[in-house]
Amino acid sequence: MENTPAANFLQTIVAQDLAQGRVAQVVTRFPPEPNGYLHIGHAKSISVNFGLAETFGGRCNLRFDDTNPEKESQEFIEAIQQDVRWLGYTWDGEVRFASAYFQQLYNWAVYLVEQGHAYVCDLTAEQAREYRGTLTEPGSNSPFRDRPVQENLDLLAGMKAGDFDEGEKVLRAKIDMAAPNMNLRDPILYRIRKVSHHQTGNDWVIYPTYDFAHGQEDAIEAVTHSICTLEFEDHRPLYDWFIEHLPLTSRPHQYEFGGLNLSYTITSKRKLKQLVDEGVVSGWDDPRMPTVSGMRRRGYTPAAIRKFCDMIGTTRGEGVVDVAMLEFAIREDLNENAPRAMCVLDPLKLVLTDYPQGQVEELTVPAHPSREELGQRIVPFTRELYIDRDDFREAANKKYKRLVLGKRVRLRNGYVIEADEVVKDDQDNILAVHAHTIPNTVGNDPEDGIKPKGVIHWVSATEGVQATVRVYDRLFNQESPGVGDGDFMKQINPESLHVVEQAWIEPSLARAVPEQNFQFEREGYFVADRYDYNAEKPVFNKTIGLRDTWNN
RNA sequence: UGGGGCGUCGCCAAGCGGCAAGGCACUGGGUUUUGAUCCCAGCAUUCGCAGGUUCGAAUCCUGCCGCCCCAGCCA
Repeated sequence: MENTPAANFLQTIVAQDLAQGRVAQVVTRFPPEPNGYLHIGHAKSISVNFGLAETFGGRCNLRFDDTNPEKESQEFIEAIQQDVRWLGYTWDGEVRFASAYFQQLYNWAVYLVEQGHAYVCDLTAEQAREYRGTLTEPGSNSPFRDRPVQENLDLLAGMKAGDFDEGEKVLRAKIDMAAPNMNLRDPILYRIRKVSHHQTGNDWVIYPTYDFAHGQEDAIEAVTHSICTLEFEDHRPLYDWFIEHLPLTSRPHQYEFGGLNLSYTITSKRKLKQLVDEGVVSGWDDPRMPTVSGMRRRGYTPAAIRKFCDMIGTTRGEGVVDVAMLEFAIREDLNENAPRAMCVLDPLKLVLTDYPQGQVEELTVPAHPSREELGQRIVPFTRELYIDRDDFREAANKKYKRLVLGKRVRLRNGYVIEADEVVKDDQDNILAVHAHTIPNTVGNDPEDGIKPKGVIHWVSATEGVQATVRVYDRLFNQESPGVGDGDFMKQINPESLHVVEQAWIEPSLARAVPEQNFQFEREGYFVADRYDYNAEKPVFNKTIGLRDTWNN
């Protein structure tokens, strides 16, 4: 398919601004708050912001919007940077911090007070809520609204100096308590928080709110297009209000797009944090998490994630994207690029009674069925093998294309064999299958013209290596976890992780590198675990199964 | 019942007055030493609904209906 996707609405805006000379170069920014790990929804935002800069030859900053020290930490700052880099993006210059602008922001607050546009308010949080009115009723003015400028200046200085307790006073903009847009009802600019900040230590006891900080941060960095999600749309008039009332030299504009919702997935930092805190998953980078680091560990590739973001488009709609699209994106990438190998997850012993004991035939097989340049690998073939329990039946109908007693099957890249007898214990459990090879069938069809109906994968029981394979499934059973009736914590899929300790892998897989992706033929895509894999104890994570159109 | 948004195939999404792109999913068929990949074909006489304007409307107008966001000293 010729990929010339139509321009999305943001690209249209930027192209126009550039064409009309409104801006000389597009400058965007990705502004996470360091209070959690990045998830797939952030990946879309990253793709939108960095992508816009990339497309139009501009720049994109990485800026930590760290105005609320209580929830933030250095750990998140580091993880976020690593994730952005891993996704393949390079931010312009150094990492930025909102906290680096605290003094400037404070100076602007003083300016607003001097201009009569802001005042110190003594209302408690509860009182402020009452004065704010409701969605349908206007609010009423705070009794402190008309304090003289000098008094406000003194009080603000006192707030900064630590003269007051948390919650005792706030600085508010003087706008309009009757505004239909709640954000304009004298919004809070500064609140007192006597906690140390991960970047500024104990320099400050007052911290600016998002509304008072974000637009000005953009202006300081000369951001031209400040892109955020739909829920901030109501904040735009306030964003503009600050920019118009402050002595700024740069004029950023805010644009909103619909954030990503994914079926069977949670994209809420708060809820993801709960999964981590309550031990439902092993951490933010658990392979079942929709975090960037979780997907990385699961075996997703940056290319697949970026492709996915391109596929879903950027609009002002807020729908739910089918997780099948994400799965398509990773399968597409891995099908093209992952080397093939064989791994038996549920071993059943297969003895080739006509094959010499102790003989090892080193089969040279391609690493990829259609990409010769990916090279070859050696797979040892021996008398005793393992095949998957699911690939053998004593009897079956013609739809079953695997090994059946008295019938033939092709051992992938090896011989065609014919099953002769089944060995059982006294409980009727199948212990092993005895079979014999059809001569001269490596690379050839049987000379008698009787072709096998199917192909199954296998690993030498004597030359193969044992491995641990972690088989993952979706974390939630509900298509929209937590909506409607549901508590998302009660919709967790109990089968989301199945650890296979006794899998058998072909020897070449014991020489993999952490984070190397493979297709285990007929099973799916797997990755050598980023942390736990080593040659002595190989550990693989299942990324995603092969597409399976065989319903039975 | 205040304000701000959004409604095109099961999902995502083009389209912006000239007669419904594309992708995912799904369904047939072909190739195949992965029931994978690949290939080919099918899949909205209709654009939330109802009126109106026009030779002509998903696109313009009017009125309804539905869904989402906002009453944190979170972002």
